[in-house]
Amino acid sequence: MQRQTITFYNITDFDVAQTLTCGQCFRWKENVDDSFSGVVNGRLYTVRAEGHTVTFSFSAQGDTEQIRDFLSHYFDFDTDYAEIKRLLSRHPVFKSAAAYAPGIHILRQDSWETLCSFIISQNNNIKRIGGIIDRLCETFGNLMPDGSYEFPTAKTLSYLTEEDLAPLRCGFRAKYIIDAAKRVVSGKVSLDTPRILPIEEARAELMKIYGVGPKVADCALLFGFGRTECFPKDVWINRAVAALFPEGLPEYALPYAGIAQQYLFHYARNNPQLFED
DNA sequence: AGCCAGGGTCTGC
DNA sequence: GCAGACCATGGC
Repeated sequence: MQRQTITFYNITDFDVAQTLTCGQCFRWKENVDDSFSGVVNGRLYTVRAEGHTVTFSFSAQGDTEQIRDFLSHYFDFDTDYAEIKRLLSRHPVFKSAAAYAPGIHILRQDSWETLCSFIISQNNNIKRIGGIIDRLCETFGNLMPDGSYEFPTAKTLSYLTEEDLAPLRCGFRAKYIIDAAKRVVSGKVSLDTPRILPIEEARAELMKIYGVGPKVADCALLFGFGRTECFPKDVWINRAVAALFPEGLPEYALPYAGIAQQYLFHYARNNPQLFED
């Protein structure tokens, strides 16, 4: 099949590898030539960056302008990360953390996929999460013309039983996935209102799901619902906050707490010796 | 080999 | 409200 490319110029404060390996997404894989390939929005894309130029390639099909808009939105190219880093850098810890991975963007991912992915993430490691999600897509997702598999819809998963999910080898999380799918399909949990509700109500909406607690809800809200004020607390972040922010986060950082959290998470996970004991 | 992983639920104080 | 057991599986 013929291939097509879309190029963005003058993209600063963005690094493909930092953005796609910082633990916020699970379907992008690094290729041998430093590019990344992943399935998003029903298409397999390959992305590579040279300097401030970012190029996407994919099988030719669909409206180019529409795809361009989607990619720009997904990678959050319109947000001024330089300004956010300047703001956060008033605190020396954020200054160091942001300098460690200055090219991280918070992806604007699909809400259902993100919710489901972070249900799978609980008490799990990033490598295995990716494997389970790959099997989930290959087993229950639609096969696209370019050979990739879409993330399965909530409707598809709502018809399944725990036994049906056995090939995923996702353990105790199977019943959580099914509960989430059923509640979303029935409308008992909305995937629209968490974008606009006051943040505590948005969390409560997602926590109606069996197996969704504060951490999974916050990750879903931050990475899948555009709520950058969320500050998901996992074991790494708890370690880092205890050591570096014993008095809590500074007030001015709160609107961008989620972005600050991503810098910190990446920093802590790659420098574990800083937080031992 | 054994501890740990981008946690949550359930039970018992 | 809070601590502790328990949950499946596999990465390292």
